[in-house]
Amino acid sequence: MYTISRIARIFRLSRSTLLYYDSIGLLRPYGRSEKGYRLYCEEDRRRLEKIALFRGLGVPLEKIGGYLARPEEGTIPLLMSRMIAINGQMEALKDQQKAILEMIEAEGSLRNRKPLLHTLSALAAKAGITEKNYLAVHRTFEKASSEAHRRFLAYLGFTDAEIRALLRRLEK
Amino acid sequence: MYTISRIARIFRLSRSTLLYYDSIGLLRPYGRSEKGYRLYCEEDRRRLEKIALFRGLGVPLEKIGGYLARPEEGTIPLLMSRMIAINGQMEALKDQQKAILEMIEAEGSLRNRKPLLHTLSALAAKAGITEKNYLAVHRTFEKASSEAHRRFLAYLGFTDAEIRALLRRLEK
DNA sequence: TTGCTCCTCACGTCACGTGAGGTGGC
DNA sequence: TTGCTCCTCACGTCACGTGAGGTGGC
Repeated sequence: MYTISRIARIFRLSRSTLLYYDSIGLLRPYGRSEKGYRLYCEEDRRRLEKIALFRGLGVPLEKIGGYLARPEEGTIPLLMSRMIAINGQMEALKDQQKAILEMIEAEGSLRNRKPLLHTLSALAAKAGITEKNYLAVHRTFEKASSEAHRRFLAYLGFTDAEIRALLRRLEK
Repeated sequence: MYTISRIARIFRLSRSTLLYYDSIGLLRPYGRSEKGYRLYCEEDRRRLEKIALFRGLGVPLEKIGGYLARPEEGTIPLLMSRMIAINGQMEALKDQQKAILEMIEAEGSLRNRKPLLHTLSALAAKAGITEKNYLAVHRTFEKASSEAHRRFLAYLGFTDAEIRALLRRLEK
């Protein structure tokens, strides 16, 4: 038997997540203690394992509930419909990425180059951006349009030498 | 001067979207008619144009509001932070895609091949999936793992000839 | 009169997060 | 007694969508 926080910790979920699953009937604990504490059994644990797995893949809770109610249908419909949804989202994100790159390019050619170096670092600090994410953005930019990327870096005030150094780091 | 539905139609937004923007103070109409109808002026229209543009790129309304309040900061911070966010989302989606493909593969090797042809078409019908999306999924699958894709198609009950025909269609 | 537009609540969505106020267990 | 865990409301998040119930304009 597990208390709510114990079983939550096993799957790295929050207590409120479990409370929510109980409230919508997705995972009702096996029973309650004398004082009303939720008690989860081994079967609950196995059920939660499946829930956490599909949740991690981005499957909506309602579909997970449907599958758990009729497991004989198998996981393929779940997985395929999630694949289709992911595809749509990726397409939308790619379109946005492209439009953003075009706007950055247009911006770069409109204004004269100003020392905007602080923009990126200020932004990074504000958003708590790690070195890793920062490089990932440059990598994306480079992949989408190497030329636009170089222009953008120059626009931010990087010197040619600095740009070459950054690009070398990206290759690793 | 535009009434709410007229200006909404110009930017292909819904009336409730405009009501919401008013309620949060992002776009307050210039004035009201005697009977209380919202009236939007040309300046409102230009403001909404910017809002709709950044919204289309996925920028949160709060950040859009911040930019409109201090346009001298320029659009670069907005665009860059959105780029970073997109990057993170794409990574997460790719991870999910990979995990799903692995699960589909595992599923395929576990069970004996059953005539599951109806799964895809039933799924497509349920989700209102168009022919285009359907092909996009196969394209993604093919790109990620051509071999897994072929196994999966065989698993669904496609014959070798049918698989070859589908793959030819994907190349177009 | 009809059909369309407008108004203001107020609640629903999705998957939780975050207190508030109070109790139980070791 | 202290620190941790548990409980039940109830409200907040994000960007709207969807009625309900009523009025105005052509």
